Amino acid sequence: MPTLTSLLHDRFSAALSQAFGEDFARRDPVIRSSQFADFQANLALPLAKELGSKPRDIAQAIVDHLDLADICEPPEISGPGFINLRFTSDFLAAQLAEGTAAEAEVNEDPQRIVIDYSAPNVAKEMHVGHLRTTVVGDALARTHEFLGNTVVRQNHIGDWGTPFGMLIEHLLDVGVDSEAAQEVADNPNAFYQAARVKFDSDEAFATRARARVVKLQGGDEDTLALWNTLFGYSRTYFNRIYTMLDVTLEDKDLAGESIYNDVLGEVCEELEATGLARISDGALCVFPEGFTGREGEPLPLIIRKSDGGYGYATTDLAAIRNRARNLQADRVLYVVGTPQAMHFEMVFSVARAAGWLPETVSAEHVKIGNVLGSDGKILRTRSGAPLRLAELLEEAVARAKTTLEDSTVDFTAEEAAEVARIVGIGAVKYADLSVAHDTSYTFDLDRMLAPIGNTAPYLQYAGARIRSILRKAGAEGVAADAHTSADIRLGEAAERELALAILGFSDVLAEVAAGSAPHRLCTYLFDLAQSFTSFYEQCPVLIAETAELRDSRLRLSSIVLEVLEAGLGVLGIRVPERM
RNA sequence: GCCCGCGUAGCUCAGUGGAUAGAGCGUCUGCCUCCGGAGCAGAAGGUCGUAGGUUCGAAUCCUGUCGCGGGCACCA
Repeated sequence: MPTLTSLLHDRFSAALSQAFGEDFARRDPVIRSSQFADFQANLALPLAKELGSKPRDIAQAIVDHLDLADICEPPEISGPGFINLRFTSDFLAAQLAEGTAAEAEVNEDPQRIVIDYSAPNVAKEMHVGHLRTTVVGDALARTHEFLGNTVVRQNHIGDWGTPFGMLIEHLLDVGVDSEAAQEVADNPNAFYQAARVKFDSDEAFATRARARVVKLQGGDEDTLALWNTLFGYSRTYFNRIYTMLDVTLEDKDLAGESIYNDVLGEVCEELEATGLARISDGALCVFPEGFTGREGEPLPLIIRKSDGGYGYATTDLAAIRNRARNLQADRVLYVVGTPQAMHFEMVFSVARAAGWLPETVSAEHVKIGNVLGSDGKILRTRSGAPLRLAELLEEAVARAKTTLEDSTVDFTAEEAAEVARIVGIGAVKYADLSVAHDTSYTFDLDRMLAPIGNTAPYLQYAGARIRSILRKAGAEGVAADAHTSADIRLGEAAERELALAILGFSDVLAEVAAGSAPHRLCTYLFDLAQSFTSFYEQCPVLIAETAELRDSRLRLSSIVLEVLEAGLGVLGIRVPERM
């Protein structure tokens, strides 16, 4: 179904062209929801200067040409020239009756969206730093798919480079099939730390490790086999975390640094051939315009180190080239930490200069802010180590289980465990998603799991409660779903508010996709849930005065449930049957 | 030193150049013979860091300044 704002835009375009001529038809009027009306259009003031007449006269001229009688009450002009719009209840009811409130608008121009997110390192622990990129990236992927775009997930894992010399040598030392090695699939920290300690303290080991890197990059078969062993263990580990997190990443999405190994030389040659790259202090560098370093000197993007090795800049250039050229991206989203902002600006700039990133393809850094502890510093354990993600998730589920003990529902042990998982994980994900992705936020399990406030449990509870009502209706033999033929009546203010909230869904989804801003969807869903509980408080459903009213309200309730589930689903959060 | 970001209610955070800056938590006041009170209705709480500027209009744009965070050549 068309979004409410796109509907209004069309009507305004027509009115503008009638009132002021064709040139004004494509003016993008600012139309937004407002405390003074359902929607408010503000175009009289911006046009006043251009047309040389008074804002209120312009507003009046627009209103005179507006054809909204079928959907709105007569528009009112207020303030310096705002046009206030209020939909008729009949229109809102008719829109709801279409039964497509929880669906996206038909996508006439689907795009290919490449999303780079999660990116953990092989043989290394995933910590809270990986949480937000994984959760936000996954929400964006689901959102775009929901909207009918094609999504290509790219898990740019750290599976190549200098650490692998040390890791492979350590693997040989402990034994390929040893318990210590297999621990990489479960709790990789110990393995990585042990390798690190040896590398830092044992000169002979360090020498072996460096030699091993050369072998790896040279494609030595035995070395590749060992590398593959580590990779396999890690894949098991990643998948365990992804399953626990209920994230859509699969093996086919793995596109680590290693896959670009073969083309790194070519990338450098091409940049050198086009004159973009030159040798500086022994390293092959590109100096994109507008970047300066400590002393004001041009800042390089080093694409080949003075020792002949390649760094992550080269890999990222190879990746962006691949994403535009082979993956056919219209948009590439890099869901990566804020500290890398300059790096990506440089990579994008070089890729454009090299012609690898056409003007028609956008590359966007979806900056992910830090997760902070209650002390305002980056979240760490008491001993100062980064917090293990697995541990944190287990803790969230355990606490969710405790809060579920207050539930009025009699769960079996099995149900309780399942619901605790849905609620605990949902709470953590929602907390990550509900603040703007580029600001840092304070991690607080108690707040995330609170049954009140803008939290997953509050929304899940609202959903579970609607299900309970619908179950009860079903038990009484009353048809109760979003697609019954029951007339929708919006007589009460709370019903009208709820209808309006429901119909805002597709507008919000478009905003989320355009601005890579899942937190807007969170705000929306919270608002929807509040509108529902308010409605529920004021409007008896099952015990409504008449059967017609009951059926209308049941249908309204089930539409809310559909939207709630669709919205939370797009965020990667499930609604339990009961809680 | 230079560059980027941030500074909004006691706390955590929204806020797309537009009217009287909004939520949630916490605090306070009401509401349980009523479909799930894990709720609802309401109140108090703000010189939007600060000083200027642009604009009919600024939390939003520009400049200075203070504070915090991040980045700045072979780690990723």
